[in-house]
Amino acid sequence: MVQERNKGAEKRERILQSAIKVFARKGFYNTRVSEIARTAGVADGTIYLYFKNKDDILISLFNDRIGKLNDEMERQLAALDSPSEKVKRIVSIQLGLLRGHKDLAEVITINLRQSNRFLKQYAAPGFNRYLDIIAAVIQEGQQSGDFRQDVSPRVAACSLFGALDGLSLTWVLGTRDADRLARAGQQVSHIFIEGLRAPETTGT
Amino acid sequence: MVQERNKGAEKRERILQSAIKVFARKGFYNTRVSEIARTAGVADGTIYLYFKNKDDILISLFNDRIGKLNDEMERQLAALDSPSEKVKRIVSIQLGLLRGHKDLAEVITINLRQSNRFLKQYAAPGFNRYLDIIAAVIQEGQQSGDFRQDVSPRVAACSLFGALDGLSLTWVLGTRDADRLARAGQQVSHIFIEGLRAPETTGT
Amino acid sequence: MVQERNKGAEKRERILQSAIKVFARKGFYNTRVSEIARTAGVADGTIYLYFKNKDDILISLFNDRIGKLNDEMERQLAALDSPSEKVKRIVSIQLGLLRGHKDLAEVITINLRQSNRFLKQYAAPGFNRYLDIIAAVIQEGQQSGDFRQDVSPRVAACSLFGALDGLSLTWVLGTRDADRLARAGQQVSHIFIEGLRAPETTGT
Amino acid sequence: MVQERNKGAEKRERILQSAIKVFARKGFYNTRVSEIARTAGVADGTIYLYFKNKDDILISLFNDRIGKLNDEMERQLAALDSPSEKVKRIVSIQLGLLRGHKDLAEVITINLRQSNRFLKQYAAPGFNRYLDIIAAVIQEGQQSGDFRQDVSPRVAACSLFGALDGLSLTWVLGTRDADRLARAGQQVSHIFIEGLRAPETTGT
DNA sequence: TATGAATGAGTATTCATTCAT
DNA sequence: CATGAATGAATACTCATTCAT
Repeated sequence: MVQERNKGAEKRERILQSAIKVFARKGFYNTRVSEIARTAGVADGTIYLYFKNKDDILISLFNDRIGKLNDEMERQLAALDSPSEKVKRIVSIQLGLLRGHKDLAEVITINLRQSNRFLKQYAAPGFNRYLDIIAAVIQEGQQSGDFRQDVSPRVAACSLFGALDGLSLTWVLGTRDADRLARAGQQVSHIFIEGLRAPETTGT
Repeated sequence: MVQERNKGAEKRERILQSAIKVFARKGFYNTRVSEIARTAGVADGTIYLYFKNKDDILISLFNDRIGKLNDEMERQLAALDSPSEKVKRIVSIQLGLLRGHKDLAEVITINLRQSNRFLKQYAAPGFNRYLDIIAAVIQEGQQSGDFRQDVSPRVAACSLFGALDGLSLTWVLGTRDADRLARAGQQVSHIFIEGLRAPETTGT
Repeated sequence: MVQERNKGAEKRERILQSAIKVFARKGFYNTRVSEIARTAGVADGTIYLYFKNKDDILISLFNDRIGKLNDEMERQLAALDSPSEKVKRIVSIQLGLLRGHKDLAEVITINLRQSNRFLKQYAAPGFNRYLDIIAAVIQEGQQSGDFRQDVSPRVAACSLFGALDGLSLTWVLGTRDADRLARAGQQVSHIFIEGLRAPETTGT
Repeated sequence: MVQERNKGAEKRERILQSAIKVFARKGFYNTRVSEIARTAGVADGTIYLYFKNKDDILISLFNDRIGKLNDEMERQLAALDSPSEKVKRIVSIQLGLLRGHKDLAEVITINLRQSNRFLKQYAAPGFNRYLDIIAAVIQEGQQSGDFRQDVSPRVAACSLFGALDGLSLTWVLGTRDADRLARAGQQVSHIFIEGLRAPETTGT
């Protein structure tokens, strides 16, 4: 029975993998459910045993993956001490998605923004947790005196996420050179760490 | 005859305005051409006297508006001297879009990313010019000694655009409080200006 | 004023000529009224000053031309004496259409058969007069003793018309070699003249 | 499984039957795909499981039926000896179509000539085989000395087909009296057999 | 669970026709 | 008479979803 459940989970996973691949290539609205099915090696109808409808595939996909990403992010950040190290790690993880999971990154960067209904209703929770994790790092840095106090952690988090997303976007549209992306990441880390650094409290 | 030409242009403009409104509300793929027509007060067929097809509406809309935005941006930046003032102005113009042209901003932030084909093939030129304008400001700052040299102007430009786009995204999804957005803008300006500032070359 | 009326008639004629050309190339249903207008060098709306609608163009065209053809046929046949000479002339006139008025012939052979409604309601009168002219020749030959009596003139007329139409069809679809068509015509004349010849009434 | 395959074929056949009926009544261009579907008792979309598009229905229909007709023709002619008997059989089979398969005959006689593109590209092969079968009979008659040699078998075939098609056309447009058609057929047979008869080689 | 044939609602686009100029 | 911009009805075809097997 465990085996059977695994079997089902494995099929669900195969469908998600195929969906990522096809969504990345064609975009959500230009993707046919039958193509996901064909790519996954299942019948059209089988999709509907695992997902409510086509929208649900995108939503499940996003929530599933962002969840794993958030978990991984928290795990890695917990192992680091300095706020600037944590910022660097955030940068490398978010940009690293593009290397290891190019299709997934493309789906998240591009396809997820189909409509704000989509974003608001379904993607918001996972996305907010992502931003919260980053904001927590900023806040921690503020409390430790590393980062200046006059910047809202949330604003900093959105900006950092956005800056990396902007880089991802131009990278996806452009050269797709991995080294170039890594260097860009270092520069962004630098901008934010310096930009957030608490002024030298001279005296006392 | 001038009047007649104006009439045609005015009708085209009305269609674009309506498209912005409806795209913003429903998203590109959930927008019916007939709804754009109804909103513009023209017949369905009339749309096709001014645009090749539905895609062409979105493309024309983006290129038309980004062109005007770029022009305005260049005009305003030319009137400023200090690089940091220019960065602040970039921030206020990009975020200002959300106030004055909420629907347009929503279309650009959300709807344009329908497929990377869309982005790559049609939106890239106008978008690149936008990034070039920002990059030029950064470079200028580097030459004047205000900004550090070890950051690629292009990377900085993408990051700044992205940071503001990230703010826009969360703002659109969230409270939509104008003051809050203005304050966030100031903080981002601060992060980037400080983050880009050339280190004090103390002494000689 | 006569000039003006001529002007109008001339424009109507130009539209008909253009219609023949475009119908022949594209077929009735694949022809756009606007293309006829463009070919004729008039505005779309002008067409409707001379014809009730698109159907009316085809109907007018057919009736106008078949009328002229019938007139010409009668004129030429009247100048001949022997029934077999007349049959030969019918053959050469009908097939001659393909040489001198290729497009017109194509429209009549192919496009006119769009629907039997078309044929029954509008084309029938002119077509029937055409068949009547041929039938009259047969009957005349029967009365003169040249042709056998046991064939209905009408049936012979339909068959002769059809035989030539069949030749036209394969010719239009095939080589389009003019000489070959002329030789074929002679053979058809022969078949019909011999096939219709009254048996030698030997003796008495 | 055989049953399942039959089921599919049976549905395809039902669609073709309905198409014949509706095409005959309304003409190809005035036929709605949805009406074919309704007549066949299937959903609109089902049509597209069996045919590429509307054109493909007409093409398939013609090729399917002309193929069967050609087969039947060859079978029956093989059982006959004398060339004139064979000519008579050709006549009765072609005209017989109008009795047994009135709608089909109407589609072939009238609707198929929508455009020469249609005819040339798709209908030509089946139509040519039909003409070849007739031409072979003529040639056989020439070799046996029954028919004169100075008529091209192909020309005779086109003419015979055309004569019968002409009869069909006027019959479809007119009285539709079956007996009258049968008598007309006998007369056409007569014309062609006599018209093709080899001259009496008197002497020796 | 899995299938895939069948469904039928849904829509971009065309084009004959009109009518204000 | 002539124009051609505007109209809006009309329709082939697609594709997410269902359900009998």
